[in-house]
Parts: sequence; C-alpha cells; structure tokens
Amino acid sequence: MPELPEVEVTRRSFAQAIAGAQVTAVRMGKPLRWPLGGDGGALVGRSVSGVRRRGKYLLVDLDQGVLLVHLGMSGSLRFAQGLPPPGPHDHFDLVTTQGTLRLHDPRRFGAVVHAAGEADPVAAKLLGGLGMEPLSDDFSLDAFSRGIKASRVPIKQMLLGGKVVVGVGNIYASEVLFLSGIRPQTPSARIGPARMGRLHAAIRQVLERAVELGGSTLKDFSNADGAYGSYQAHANVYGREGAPCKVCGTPIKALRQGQRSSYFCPRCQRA
DNA sequence: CAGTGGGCCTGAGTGC
DNA sequence: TGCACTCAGGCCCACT
Repeated sequence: MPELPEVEVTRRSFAQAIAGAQVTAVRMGKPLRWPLGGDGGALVGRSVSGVRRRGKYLLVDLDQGVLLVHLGMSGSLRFAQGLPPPGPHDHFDLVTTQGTLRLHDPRRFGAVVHAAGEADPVAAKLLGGLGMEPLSDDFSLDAFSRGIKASRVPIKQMLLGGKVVVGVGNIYASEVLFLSGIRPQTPSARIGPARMGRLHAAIRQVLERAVELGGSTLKDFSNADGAYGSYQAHANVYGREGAPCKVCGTPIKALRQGQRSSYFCPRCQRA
C-alpha cells in the first residue's frame, strides 16, 4: 500500500499530536517483518520529540533513540486516545500520555524497529542504501539523470528499486511514466535529456499532488486520524487496463515486470 | 558485479 | 458452500 505520499500523509496526521508525549507502555502482537530490537520495555519512560520520514520509513524520534516504522504492503497507523482493544491484525501499540500509536498490518510485511539512533547499525542497514528524497532540494535533475543512466534495467523497475530516488512505488511509478511519455520497459540508460527532464519533474508533481489528496486508498489505507486518500480517483493509468486513456482515448495496456503489474498508454507513451 | 526471482504473510476475488 | 488458485500498495536476499 503505502508509497511515499501515504507515509508522508500519515506522518503529518499525527506528528504534532504525539510530540512531547511520554511512552507509558508497549504492546506487541504477532511478529512483524523485523524484530523490534530489544525489549519493548526499554521504550517506557521515553518521550517523543518528533516524527520524520525517510523514504517509506517513519522515524519517531525519542529523547533517547529512534523508532523506525515501516508500513510494508498493508500497514496503517492510528493515533488516538481511547482506541478499542487490539484486533487480530493490530501488532504494535505505543501507549503514550497523549494517545496510543497503533500499527495495523494484516500481511505483516511492515515493521517497527527500535534503534539507538540513525547511525545504529540496525537503522543504518535499513536506511543506508536509500536514494534521494524526491520532495527535497537535493533531488536535482543532474544527480537523478546520472543515477538513472547508470543502469540498463527497465525504467519502471529502476524507479521501484529506490536506489536513485525513494518513495516511488507501484502505483506512482506507472503514473509518473505516463506523464513523462515513457514506456515502463524502456531501458533506463536509453532515456535522453528531454524525457529525463520530464521524468524528473513528473516524480515531484505526482508525489506532491498525491500528498495533497491524502494519498491513495485502493483498499484500506487511512492516515493516523482514520481519513482516506483520494488520489486513486485521479489515476491516469494505474488499475485502468482496457479503459480509454484520459488524454487520447486509446485503451490502457497492462504488463508484468518482476511480478508487478505496470500500466501504460501505448499511444501517449511511445518508447 | 548487475540483474532476476523467490519469499515473507493474509485476505479478497475468481473460476470450477 | 468449498476448494484451488491468483493477485495486492514493499523490500531483503540468495542465486545466476
């Protein structure tokens, strides 16, 4: 589920509300993708100083250490007081003086990891190889272009890989390529300057727009207040196989790349 | 070394 | 109604 916009929308929905809170208890359900690291009891008494985002990770900063939260494919967070008793898919509760932060994740591809800091080997392993932040100032066309050109991997998979730029997942990769007029199968190294410029701009444009719209709710995504996103209704190609292209009317095509589906318009995306 | 594909999990949907 | 199968927003890692 959650790509960069959903994670950012989630962050914004509870960062203020949790700031300054002190952890009073931790509850864990079934194991998640990675172990918490240490005893949950070590979190009790810590206070939350803020919430940042790096790629698709949320970094819950504590007065000592940091909590890395990843939503995987099916995760979502809630932050509220008086949450109901945990259900079978609520696998982590951080109970604080200002409310409970709860991770709901049926597929359990998500994780909550407690690390001493970002430099802690456990955290560094997860955050180390990440590419540029697309919504930050370091996301220059120059660096992006160099990163992309260095590989012959199809551009769709290059974007998903996160080594050059983070946060572009399966939905937004298709949308970004549509706006840039590039086919998903195009080898990264074969993208020339004109299309590279459009691709770079489209990444920012699509992700910013998605954040404004609260992300995409395909099935069950909601932010920490329980609100749904609406970007999916604006998708040009994702999930629209056979439907007419919103620009030219040509039926949208689907294909599979590395076990993931990609969608594109054969007319608007010529090569 | 770059690149591909399996695997982690559960639930929803489809076709028989 | 039940079963077998496919697919779903991500990402690590073993293999070629």
